[in-house]
Amino acid sequence: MAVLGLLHESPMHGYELRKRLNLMLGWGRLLSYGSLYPTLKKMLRASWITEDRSATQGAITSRRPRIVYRLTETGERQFVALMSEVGPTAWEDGNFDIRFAFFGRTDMEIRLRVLEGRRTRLQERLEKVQSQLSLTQKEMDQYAAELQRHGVESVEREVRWLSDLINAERSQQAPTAPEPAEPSATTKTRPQGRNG
Amino acid sequence: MAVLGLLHESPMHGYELRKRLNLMLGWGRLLSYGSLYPTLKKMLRASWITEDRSATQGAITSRRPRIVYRLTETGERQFVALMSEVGPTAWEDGNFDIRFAFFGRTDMEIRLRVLEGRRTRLQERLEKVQSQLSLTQKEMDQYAAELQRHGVESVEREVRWLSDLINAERSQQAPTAPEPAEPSATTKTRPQGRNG
DNA sequence: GCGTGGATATATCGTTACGATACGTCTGTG
DNA sequence: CACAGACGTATCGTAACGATATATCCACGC
Repeated sequence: MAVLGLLHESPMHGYELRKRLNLMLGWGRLLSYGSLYPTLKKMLRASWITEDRSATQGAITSRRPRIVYRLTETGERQFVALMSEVGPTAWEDGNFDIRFAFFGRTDMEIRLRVLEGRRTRLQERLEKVQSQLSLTQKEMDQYAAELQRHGVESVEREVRWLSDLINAERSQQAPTAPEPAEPSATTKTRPQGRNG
Repeated sequence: MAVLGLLHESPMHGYELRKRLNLMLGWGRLLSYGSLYPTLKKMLRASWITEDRSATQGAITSRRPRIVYRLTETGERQFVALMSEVGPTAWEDGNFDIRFAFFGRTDMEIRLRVLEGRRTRLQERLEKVQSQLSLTQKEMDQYAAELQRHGVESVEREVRWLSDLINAERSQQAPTAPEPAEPSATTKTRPQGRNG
């Protein structure tokens, strides 16, 4: 999905795919060559993308050979299909981030459902841990307990973040009018995009 | 290391090892059987642990067969050696948590070095991203940018957490005054280990 | 005395994905 | 011109995951 999403923006070669991905998700998960190239091969075989070895985009300079990958129509349909899936695959730990990064190409209805699914998932986890917490803390030493506490706090913060995002989406949903040119929309609650 | 650490507390069978580990680290990383049992086999071969199939600890009741794993002296030495290692293996993403959870069995000097190493690691990452941030945010859409922002915020929070812990360790180490160690030096610094 | 469901418990299998690295090219710097 | 370091494609060995097979124990209602 990550590869499809990036190629959906524009054609690109492998090395750049990796760079873009790694600064997109940055901390923690990173896409290694050991998964990138096999993935590209699979997608080629499935005709979701095409290879382009000429790269004559610029003009001259006999640039060193690089393979530019481009999304086919099949691939584009795949991407759209993947992005409209709601379900565990959308909000599990390893998937949510990349899904969120491409929210710009999804309907708001889908966005809301994914955000809420993710939030519910985290809340379930919180409940589960907090029910065990009283039992376990007695036989845990100080450091293990502190690790627990910090973990819970992080997840709680994550839940609040999701709630803010959900509210922002909802308040956007209500006014279904084309945006007037007036600057009266000062305190609008859009997802604090750095409206650059 | 996680397995050694738990068996260091008390002998245990596989299923319980897994349970303990998963509520210790809980969110995110969890130990699957597919890595637990091969690991136990490897440790058996290396004589770090022994199998005990009788489990006659209680008394009667012909409990169903369960294999209790017990640390050997070799294994204990291994654990101590692992815990006194400082270096990237101690503060990388996947290792730090488990390392921290067993801080109770480590010298404060080691603890401080691991905490500081971890903090430095995160700060490096922050700098790297923030240097790219001005460049990248212009061509990122709103959601990708928000993901970045949230990521940075989380790491900053993590750094503050580490700093607090470091200060706590330091204030334990140096009571600001060169107070003569008049009372018995026994049973001090340990932060109230389990069961005290 | 029987069946059902769920927790306990050990173990393996197929696949994915990672980390390291090989191999080559281009670009800037002293 | 030499050299270091970024760029770029690609594979290999292995660690770890998720799913599942197998089996026992126990509480429950009936």
